[in-house]
Amino acid sequence: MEDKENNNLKPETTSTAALFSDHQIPASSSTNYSLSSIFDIPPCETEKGSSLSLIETMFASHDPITTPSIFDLLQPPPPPPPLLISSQSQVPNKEIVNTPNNSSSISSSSTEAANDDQQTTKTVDQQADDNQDKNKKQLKPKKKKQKREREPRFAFMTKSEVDHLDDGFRWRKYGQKAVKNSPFPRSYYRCTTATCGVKKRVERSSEDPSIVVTTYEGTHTHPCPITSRGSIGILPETSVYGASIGGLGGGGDSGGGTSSLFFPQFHYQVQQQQSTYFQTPTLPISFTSTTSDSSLFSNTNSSQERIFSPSTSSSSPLARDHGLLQDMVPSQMRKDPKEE
DNA sequence: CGATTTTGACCTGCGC
DNA sequence: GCGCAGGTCAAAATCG
Repeated sequence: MEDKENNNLKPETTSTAALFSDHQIPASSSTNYSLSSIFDIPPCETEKGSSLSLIETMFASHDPITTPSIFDLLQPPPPPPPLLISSQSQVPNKEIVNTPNNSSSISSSSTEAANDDQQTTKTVDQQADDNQDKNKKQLKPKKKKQKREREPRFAFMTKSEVDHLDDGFRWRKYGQKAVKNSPFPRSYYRCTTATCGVKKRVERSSEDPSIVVTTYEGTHTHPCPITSRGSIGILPETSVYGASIGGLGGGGDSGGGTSSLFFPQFHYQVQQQQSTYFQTPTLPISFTSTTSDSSLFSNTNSSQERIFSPSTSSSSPLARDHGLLQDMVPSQMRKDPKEE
């Protein structure tokens, strides 16, 4: 039938752009960030010799009010601590993930606790889900009315020929749905680890079939398994700001060795010319577009969405083939080790 | 034979 | 209230 996913895990070219995240970047903190710390990305040492191909990264805040973009990080931090996310911004889009609207428990104020609970005890949400599961398995009585609370999500775009990128974790597909206005279906995956409820959605952009939009939801509660393909796992917590990054922050001071936040680590070779990826206006990925058929992109109604385009800020970081996110970030954003 | 994928049905939330 | 679309379930099929 659909020959779409026959090319699993054998990417030829891959470049990645972070679309958005639930992470509430602590803009009030130091402006010295590295992307790896912002997103808990371990300073990936990829398979020796080959550089990581997380080359193209872009951050588009979907709620500029609450979630500072990379650009914000480059600016002097605003006076008040933005960690509190109470923006009631009128975003009607339910896909808006970094808008912890009233119903969401993702608000930074509860993040740490939530993540703690996630690793130690079940959150209310999880318990509710359990109940729901049981209910469904039995007679499918009406689900609890309890509003389902979303896990923090993080999405990014990857220019790849494969849909399901190997990020080091093992995933099990549990569903596939046709996406409205898109010829490509959306696939739903769950982490196969029993205690881990992380999900991810994978879909191709209808605008540019070569672009895969991956949305992660939740946080892994276990170290990354090394896959058979030799992918490196998510290393244990290395973040500096991990505890304070809203949403996924994980763990707060729970310390622990578990990665409170995951970020896919791609280990594919990237096109040499990827830097044009964000520069070429003809590319249909219109992050700034206010209209899009993709819900992932539709959260731009504010039109204030800002884009982090490494290629425009400096040609050198991207030009280098380091492949590490850190290399893409202006040095001023990097965490000063001395500040540890 | 266990793990994974496929796929239709079902559930839920939201807009009209 | 209804319909639509997204998300999930779970049985069957497929794979290794």
